[in-house]
Amino acid sequence: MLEDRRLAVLRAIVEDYVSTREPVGSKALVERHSLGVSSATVRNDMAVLEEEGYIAQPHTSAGRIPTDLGYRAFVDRLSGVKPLSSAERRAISDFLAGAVDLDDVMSRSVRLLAQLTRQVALVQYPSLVQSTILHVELIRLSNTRLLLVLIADTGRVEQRAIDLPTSMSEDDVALLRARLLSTVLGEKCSELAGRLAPLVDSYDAALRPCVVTLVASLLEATADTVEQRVVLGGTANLARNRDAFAISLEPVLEALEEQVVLLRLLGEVSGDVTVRIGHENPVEDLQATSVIATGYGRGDSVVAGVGVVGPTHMDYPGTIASVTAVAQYLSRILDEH
Amino acid sequence: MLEDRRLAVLRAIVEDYVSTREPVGSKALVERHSLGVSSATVRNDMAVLEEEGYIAQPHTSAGRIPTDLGYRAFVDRLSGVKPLSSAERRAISDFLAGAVDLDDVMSRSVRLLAQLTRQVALVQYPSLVQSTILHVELIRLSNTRLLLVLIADTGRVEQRAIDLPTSMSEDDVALLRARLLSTVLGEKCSELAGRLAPLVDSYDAALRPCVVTLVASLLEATADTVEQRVVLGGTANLARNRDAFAISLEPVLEALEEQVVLLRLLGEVSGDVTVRIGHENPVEDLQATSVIATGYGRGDSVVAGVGVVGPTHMDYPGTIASVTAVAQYLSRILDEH
DNA sequence: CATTGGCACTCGGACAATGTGAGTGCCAGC
DNA sequence: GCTGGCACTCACATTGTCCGAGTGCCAATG
Repeated sequence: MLEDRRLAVLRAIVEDYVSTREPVGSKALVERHSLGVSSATVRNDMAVLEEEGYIAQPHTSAGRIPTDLGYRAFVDRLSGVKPLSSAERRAISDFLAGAVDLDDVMSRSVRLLAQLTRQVALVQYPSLVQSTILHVELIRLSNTRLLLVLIADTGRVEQRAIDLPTSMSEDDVALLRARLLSTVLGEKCSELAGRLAPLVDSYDAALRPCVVTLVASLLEATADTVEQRVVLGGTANLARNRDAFAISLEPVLEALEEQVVLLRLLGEVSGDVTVRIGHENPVEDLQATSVIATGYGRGDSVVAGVGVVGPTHMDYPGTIASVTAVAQYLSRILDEH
Repeated sequence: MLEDRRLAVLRAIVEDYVSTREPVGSKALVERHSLGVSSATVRNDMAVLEEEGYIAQPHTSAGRIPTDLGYRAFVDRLSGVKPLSSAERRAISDFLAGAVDLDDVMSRSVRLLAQLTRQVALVQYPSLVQSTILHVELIRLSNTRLLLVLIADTGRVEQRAIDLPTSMSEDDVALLRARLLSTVLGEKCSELAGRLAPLVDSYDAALRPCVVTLVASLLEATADTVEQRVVLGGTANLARNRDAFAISLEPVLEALEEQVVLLRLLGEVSGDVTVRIGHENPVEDLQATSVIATGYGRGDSVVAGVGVVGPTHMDYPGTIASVTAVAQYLSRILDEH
């Protein structure tokens, strides 16, 4: 009971602070929320909450603001998920339906999510490792140069130019192409290494170096350290909240330009929504931000992540709802594929 | 002679202001540059320069800062191009040489240019319209669904999923693929419309709707309004100069997220370097910035643009040198292709 | 006649002093 | 355990003062 009220106070503080971005005091709190107790009581509760580390004062004689721990409690125990309006759902659906190819889907998603949440949005391309191969094309650019094009069932298309150690004739290439196709078609990318070994072995000394080079390139293109791509959008939204990143948003922008960092943020997504608040964040330069991420995919398997990065004082219920919704629609699009 | 000295004063003002970012006064000027005259004389010159609109005072009793017109005069008449150090040239060459495909070249270039200039860098993908077709692939995803993949000699690969009006058999697709290939191989993308018309006509009523759909999709993919892509990097560099965009860099970031805007910035590049200073800029939200752009391509034809966006008080000679150098190396890479 | 030193003047910004008020902690009474 | 009351604290806004960098103008100079 008493515990309940204290949590209600915490919730009120978080909500007020998120909407006003100013430290909230006991008096303002009882005015804006019908807590049914006086400001003095709230003050006592606040003292306890501060003791327990959920809230803090920027300085004496100021109101309280939630700590990372406070937001964590809010997210875990106090907030529901704010459902999207049907107009919003409609907008998402319409907007994504107009995409002409995977690149388009990705860039539309990221813009959409940035706009919905008014934050920085991240969308990861479907992982190749999780995909199966729909087609492989080998194009002869010159005697000693091939272009390898790889098409996955998720819509991803990868390309690599390959410099051959010895020259290959049109016929050599055509044959290799056919054999390659029959070997890898419909295979999971993660299985490729095993599948391709016999192919290499079946070649005699003359062409073998070429085949080795080709296979190496193919494996490299599907290696999971290389093939991951994340697109990002809505960085302008960082600037709007610039007071939030009081000192500078430069390190934040800098961090967000690193693919490696983005991958870490989306790296461990699952079907559920992951919320990382402030210092919970693995990336040092982003410890003043919160990251909300989830996975999407066809059926049950998660093939990539999607999420947003924003100030810790964000609208968690709303943002979680938007991220979830976009992930859902992305999954649907992949399924229809 | 007298005119000469006045220009020397202007140059000194620009250089000092660019390096210190503080209004520069007559006294500081004679101290830091050996102009051979007293501060009083410089003051007189400054009064004239202000009269003519090259410099301005933020407020009375402050030093002078260059106006857009002042920078313009500086760029046109006063500054040489600062040659890159050989270490820098080496770095560019090495860095770009490591790229494995076109996407990689683009993203490396943009990072490189951002780092060299410490500003926001833009690199445009080689225009399809200017390219010739190296290969076309048609992949049957289902009875009524094809994947079209287009490979250009510049290394660009475009893809489109196509929903057919009626179903097509494996054989139909194989035949169409072969005919399509022989029709468009080695053609300029700009010539496609004319080339494809007879192909459509040669089909009878049964498959014609499918072919029409396919051709429409192909033409749409190569239409110059759609196919243009610009990648951007180094936005963190904006934040470092944040005082420059005194009010807010939000509109700037927002503008830079629009592909349309980026295309306008790089739209009219030629072999020469284009410098747009402040209000000379066509994009309203970028009128506090300067844009330096140039083109790159294979041989003489310019196939795309590359450039940077930064505060008006940038190091013009150095930036121009970097942009030029990166464009040169990009051209070289395309040529080697 | 361009250049110069001198001088009065302006005004932004830094600094100190002051007042205000939101917010707190604590306590005695219900 | 809640409440009203009260003394206390401190960030912040306001005001006033001062300083100096920088200016424009002018009379003197070679």
